[in-house]
Amino acid sequence: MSTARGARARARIEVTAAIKDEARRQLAKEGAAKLSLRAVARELGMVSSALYRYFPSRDDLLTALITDAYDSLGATAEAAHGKVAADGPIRRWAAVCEAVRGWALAHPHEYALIYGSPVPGYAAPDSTVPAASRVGLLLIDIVRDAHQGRGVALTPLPAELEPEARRMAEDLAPDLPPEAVTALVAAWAQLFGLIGFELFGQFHRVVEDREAFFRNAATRLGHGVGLVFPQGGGTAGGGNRPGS
Amino acid sequence: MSTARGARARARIEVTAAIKDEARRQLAKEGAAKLSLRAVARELGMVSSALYRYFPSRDDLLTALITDAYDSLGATAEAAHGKVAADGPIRRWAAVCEAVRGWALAHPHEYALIYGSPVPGYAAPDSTVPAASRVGLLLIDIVRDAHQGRGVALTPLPAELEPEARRMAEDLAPDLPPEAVTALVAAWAQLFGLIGFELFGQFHRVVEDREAFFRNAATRLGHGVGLVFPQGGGTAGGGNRPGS
DNA sequence: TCCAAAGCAAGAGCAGTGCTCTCGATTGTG
DNA sequence: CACAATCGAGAGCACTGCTCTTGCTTTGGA
Repeated sequence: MSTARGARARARIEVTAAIKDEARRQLAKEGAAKLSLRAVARELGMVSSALYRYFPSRDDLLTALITDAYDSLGATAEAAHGKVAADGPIRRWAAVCEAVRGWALAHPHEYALIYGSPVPGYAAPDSTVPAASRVGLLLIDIVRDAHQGRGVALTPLPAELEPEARRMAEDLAPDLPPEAVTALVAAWAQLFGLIGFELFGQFHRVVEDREAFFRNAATRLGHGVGLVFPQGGGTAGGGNRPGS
Repeated sequence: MSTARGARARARIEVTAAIKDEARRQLAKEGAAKLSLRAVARELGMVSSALYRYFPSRDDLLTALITDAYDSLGATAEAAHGKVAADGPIRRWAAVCEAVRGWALAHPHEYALIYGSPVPGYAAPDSTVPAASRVGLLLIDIVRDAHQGRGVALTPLPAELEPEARRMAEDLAPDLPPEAVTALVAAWAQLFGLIGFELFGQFHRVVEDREAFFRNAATRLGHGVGLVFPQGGGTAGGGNRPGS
């Protein structure tokens, strides 16, 4: 059903893709604030008004780019995870974190679009939720696998947070202990804090070797959600060989 | 020397302040993207070109607002810290974190201006550095005080990070152990990750009781940099009474 | 096969933007 | 007092998002 029946429908999805491509190109070059519908149309050899047949407004174009960016990031993270799926949880956790950072460094403006300040009056429609959740779900899976084997000791929750923690666990991962879910959500936000600070220049003249710094911070983040050290497996863990 | 000698100079700083005030008002209402020089001028009863006598460009106006925002945040954090200066390190740490979050919630658009995606081709001039550093310096002070008394055990650094950690410690706090400084910088970034996620809607349908969630996450962040529990002081800690 | 309906690109036009330049008027200083 | 610096006002340029109307082309049903 998704195969276009007529030539017209086919042309429509092609033009739509071309518009998004050109918009993405301008986005990467100048940033979201300077993304101009007219410039996109000009570059595509059409007139600005024609573009409104495909996107009812500039914000709708941005929404499409946002969804695509979430999906691109999610796919990158999932692919990176797939390559180390046989390793231990911290290794997988670190791999996902580094993949997210790598994608952010490679697509700074798209990253800013989805994790930076939201556009003026714009509220992301619910249609972006599935794409936006992919990285989070991946992290949940990793933590779930780690807790599957044996229970991991986490610092207990304060009483004031217990109901909320129970609720979050119910929503996100009913098979995980509430303190693990709470720590996970926090680590998830903190991960993007690290990346955002690096990307948005807050580490200027503060952190130089950002690669090493991030690797360490991300690993510590993993420890914070209960993932254990590679060599801590007891059985002379397979996976302790130095990576390239 | 800062007192204006002539009436003209006095008028100048007054008009400059009025422009920033009105700009801040529009910023709070519509966000940075919709901040219009013309609208500011209109509201002030002058013509747009007159405004260029005070700010050479829109970006310069934004820069002024950015510096002011950093200072406002820094002052808020310092004031909050001053009120609990006699308490233990984690309490002071948590107080600063919550003050930062409170300021962010009260001034979301200004927060987005300084910690959100940077504007297009804009690079913050070095003049913003001192104002931008205030919160970070405050956190360093707290950690320094905590480590002053007794050394606190932190997880050792991996070899690859050791030179960078040493360098950072040299730059930021030569009297602190490198692993503490590294953890502190990470926690600093992670703190703003928590706040940014809450503010920019990433916690939508995920975290409900954000107050409690943040308090717990911020406290755990403090533990991560070596700050100990209030009741862990041994001497039946003064400061364990439930705060209002 | 024919024809109305729908989809489409183009152009003109509106209201708004940042910014520049010029022109008088005001103001402070030698 | 006179000169120079400063300031506000206005016109104007190039640009933006967006709307509306005008024709042309494709499509799908009778």
